[in-house]
Amino acid sequence: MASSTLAPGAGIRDEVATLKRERTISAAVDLFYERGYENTTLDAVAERLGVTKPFIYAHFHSKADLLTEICTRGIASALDAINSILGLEAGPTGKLEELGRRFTTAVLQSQMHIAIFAREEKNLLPVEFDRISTMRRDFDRKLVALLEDGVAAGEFRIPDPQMMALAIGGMVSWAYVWYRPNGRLPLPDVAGEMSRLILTMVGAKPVSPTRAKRAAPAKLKPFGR
Amino acid sequence: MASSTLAPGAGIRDEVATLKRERTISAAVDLFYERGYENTTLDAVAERLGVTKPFIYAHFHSKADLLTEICTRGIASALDAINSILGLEAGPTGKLEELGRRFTTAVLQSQMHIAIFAREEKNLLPVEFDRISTMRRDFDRKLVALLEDGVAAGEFRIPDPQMMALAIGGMVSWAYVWYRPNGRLPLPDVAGEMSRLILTMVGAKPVSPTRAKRAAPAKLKPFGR
DNA sequence: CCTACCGATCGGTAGG
DNA sequence: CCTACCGATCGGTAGG
Repeated sequence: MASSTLAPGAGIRDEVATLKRERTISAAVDLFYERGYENTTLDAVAERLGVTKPFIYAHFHSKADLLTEICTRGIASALDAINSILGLEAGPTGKLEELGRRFTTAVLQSQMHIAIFAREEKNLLPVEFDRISTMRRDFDRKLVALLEDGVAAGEFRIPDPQMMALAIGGMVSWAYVWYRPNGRLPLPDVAGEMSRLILTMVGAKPVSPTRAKRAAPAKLKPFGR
Repeated sequence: MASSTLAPGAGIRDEVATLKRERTISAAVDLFYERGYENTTLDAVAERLGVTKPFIYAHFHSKADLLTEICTRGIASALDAINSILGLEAGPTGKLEELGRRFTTAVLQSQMHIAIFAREEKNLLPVEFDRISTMRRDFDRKLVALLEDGVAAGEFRIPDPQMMALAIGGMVSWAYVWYRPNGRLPLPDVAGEMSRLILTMVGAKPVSPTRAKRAAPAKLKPFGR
């Protein structure tokens, strides 16, 4: 029952273990992102932490285990985004608008994790790859459902919701390729523009609550964090 | 002057050399795509060809050289698509519609090459990576120019053409992730739908030649090949 | 273009 | 959790 993640009332021992795991993952993310998984030795990860390789093996079963953790966090952030909007007090248009913003934000905030997953999936154990693929499909299924809701409510015009979900998902996911944290476009601008584009793609009227069952507020709460 | 690609009047010697190169690349594409670059040994590539490793070294300098050739062909196919529409007898809307179709077709026909490039760029030599990145930027620049033409002609409504180009490029490029050659959606349908979506995104009227300088035909010639 | 081999790299672990 | 090491893998090539 002694978990390795932040548990309420966890002793110092657990907090230290968690800290060590987090620092290790963080160093691995930087190096895997920069050089690629196969071109990064565990000795290099350890060196960046100022320790030696057995330190890592005290907290992870294998190199692939580290990769699994990184990739899982990447898609989990996107999945959290869609789960978080499902319960909003808004119609399909309001939900989709907010999803566009949160999904894009998740991708950009987890840019390195997403990139590593996209590039290194062949280095995951088959079991883990399958588990993560299921999460991805879960995301797609929920997005398709939201699009179909919007069609049923008369708010969206979409010939093929399945394909629309893939188009939207791709447009946003691909941002991990070109986004630069200190580039020309600030993260919130990208997120806002993606949101706007998505509404255009599905044929929704951006602002006015058309004929939503509950009136969708023009601005939802400003993305607290 | 004796090139290793198909030259007119090339002797049997050159044709054989070309054939061997092509077969080698093809085997490498299959294996790199399926297992990943680092998880594929040159012995495995040779085995698939029914030869041994030195056969490969007679035609390529190194394993990375093979990868370079594959990645180059991947983006070259996308670059060809945009170059091929620039000279069309059509206004911005007609050109963009046809680009959507040809670009998507190129991505899907070169699906494995594109996937390998996206995943394995860290395994390219820096020089080659830079050269290929330049090709990619060339594509983006030309797409931005086309979008700006459309804005200037009053056919498109685009707040930020640069970002629009990235959004369009991402939506289409990402298709390498989900497209399956014998899946539910036939390639021409995907290409047509992407084309339609792109026109919607830029705010163009899909069919009628609005106020294009030259009237854009509703259907351009059906994609001869 | 094959046989045979080298040489370096690196994930993982024994022992303490 | 460090020191020290093993064992396997594999790109590349010498020699013919």
